[in-house]
Amino acid sequence: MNMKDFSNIVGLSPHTLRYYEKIGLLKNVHRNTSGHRAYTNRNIEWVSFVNRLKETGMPLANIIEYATLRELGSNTVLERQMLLEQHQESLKIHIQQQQKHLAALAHKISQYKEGKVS
Amino acid sequence: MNMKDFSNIVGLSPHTLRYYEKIGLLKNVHRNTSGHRAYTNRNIEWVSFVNRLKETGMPLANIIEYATLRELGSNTVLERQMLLEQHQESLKIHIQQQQKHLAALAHKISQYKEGKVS
DNA sequence: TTACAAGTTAGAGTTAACTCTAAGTCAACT
DNA sequence: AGTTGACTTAGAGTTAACTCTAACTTGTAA
Repeated sequence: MNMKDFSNIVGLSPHTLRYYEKIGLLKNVHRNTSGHRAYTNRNIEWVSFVNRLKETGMPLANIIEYATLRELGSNTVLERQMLLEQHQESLKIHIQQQQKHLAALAHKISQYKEGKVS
Repeated sequence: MNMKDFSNIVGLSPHTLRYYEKIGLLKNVHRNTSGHRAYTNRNIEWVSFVNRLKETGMPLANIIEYATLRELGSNTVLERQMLLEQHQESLKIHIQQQQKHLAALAHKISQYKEGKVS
């Protein structure tokens, strides 16, 4: 699959995709005979997972760490699992925080509705 | 209240607090006779609210917009309420998204636990 | 009164994550 | 065969939100 199609599927610009490759977030991208990138389904899966981690607030540096472990093979499985479990924990905490913020915001809005704010 | 105490209470560095003033996020900060800032309880309340908006992902530019409306007085009350209601909506959507991500992450972790990942 | 901690300003530097530019090569269609 | 659009690289520029520096003034405790 060429750059344009891949870009559309994963929702990242060609610029961003080349940048991700440069910083080591996207490895082993194949090339066709003319030197253009040829993406595979595995690339789609990986970038989709990267997008998920990104959207849950994981910095690219940490995602690169996970990517690097993944590349090192099956004896990093436990380390990767632990990394994800830690992230799961902080995501749970984040959601709880956001729910608190939502409640406080709802309270503030109710004060506006009752005309208690000037 | 002087800079140091205020900084400790609101959890922002003196640098950041001066920066917030410069960009119009923190207005009407009083000065004592020697030109040092003298913060009030109202400043604490405001910065606490700013922190909440920040933590729910509102960009400083939008918070400044709200701050500016607030300064314009009571005929901007409705506009402020609408601004907060919009933010409330996007916060709800954000939380839902995060919960989806959490479920997907839990699924991935369970695959690790079942030894289905190499 | 002498340290030294804390305050002040304008403006420069940093970090993360892109985003774009220039200058060129390659592919697909008419 | 020519045009148009997509691809390549290295490297520069951008944006948000700080964070720090330099040079100086003020406040406080011994």
